[in-house]
Amino acid sequence: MNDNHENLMLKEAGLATEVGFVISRAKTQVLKQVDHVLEGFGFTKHHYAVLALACSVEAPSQREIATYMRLDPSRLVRILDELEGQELVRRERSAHDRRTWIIQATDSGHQRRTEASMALQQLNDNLLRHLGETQRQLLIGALLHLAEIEVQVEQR
Amino acid sequence: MNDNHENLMLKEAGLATEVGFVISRAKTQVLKQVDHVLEGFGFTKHHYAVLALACSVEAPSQREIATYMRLDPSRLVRILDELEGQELVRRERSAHDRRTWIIQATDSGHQRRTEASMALQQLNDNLLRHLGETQRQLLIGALLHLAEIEVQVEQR
DNA sequence: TATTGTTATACTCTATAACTATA
DNA sequence: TATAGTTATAGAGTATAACAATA
Repeated sequence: MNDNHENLMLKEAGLATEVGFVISRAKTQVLKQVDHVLEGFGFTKHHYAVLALACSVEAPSQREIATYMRLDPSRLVRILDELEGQELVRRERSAHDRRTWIIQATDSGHQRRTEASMALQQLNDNLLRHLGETQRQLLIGALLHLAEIEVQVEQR
Repeated sequence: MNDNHENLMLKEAGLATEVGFVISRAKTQVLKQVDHVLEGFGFTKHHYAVLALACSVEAPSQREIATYMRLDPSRLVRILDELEGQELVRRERSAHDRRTWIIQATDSGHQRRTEASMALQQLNDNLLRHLGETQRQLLIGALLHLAEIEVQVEQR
């Protein structure tokens, strides 16, 4: 197929070794598949990430979710409205500060999150199927580093 | 720092091992730096990639550039107008088909591309400084695979 | 005075439709 | 009829400004 010619052009132009170009296109391709998987659950990637955070033991406020997701607080409003409309999360007034809403996943929220999470895990496995376990960890580790997310990794 | 709490939340929510989430944020952070570097040359990432393709030995048509870059042909028009305005590329009528323009980099186009390319290479080295040579190749290879760009493999 | 959540609005990026000139 | 390039426009995604309630 003609794909090969295209790829040779990208290589010849030096773009195939440029991190910015390669990570951009990889992100586009991966997100296409993520979007497709989450569509099956009536989610966008934003809905999913917000729901995942709402499922945390330490339920976050809207402000915290917006910060964690680098999302403008005003954008979060509609996302939460939609999740709340499906009764997947609840807004609950903070006991300490009556300006802030604490976002809690409902039971069905937890359930839907688990289902979506398993589907995404399957996609992950498929995307990385050509890599060994060590290589997977290296890839994720390198991406986390580029993303400036440094989590204390305790592997054993 | 509070960053640590944020990162722990992302990990706790399972997002720190989700390829889609991690690659999205990595892309955002990397592109911020790429944009900043290219700004110094009066470029956007699109200008740079188009110029790089125009520098290829086999000068591409607009249609080809649009295809290679997954860019709508209508968007390419302005990008080329701007590059041509700076006399970095020229539109030349194809000898075979008078509908198509062949995009050729000018001498100063080649020069500016080389300069920008070196600056990006430096950024690449800095971004990947914590990785050994083998690990770098694995990372780039994995990203190319996710990007569905298979260059080094010629199977038949 | 500053902050949380909200609404309305503006801006940017991208996709779509229609046009011209060639094939 | 179909295609390359162009223009104008519409849409999605995102950012900005102003507001009410609370601190």
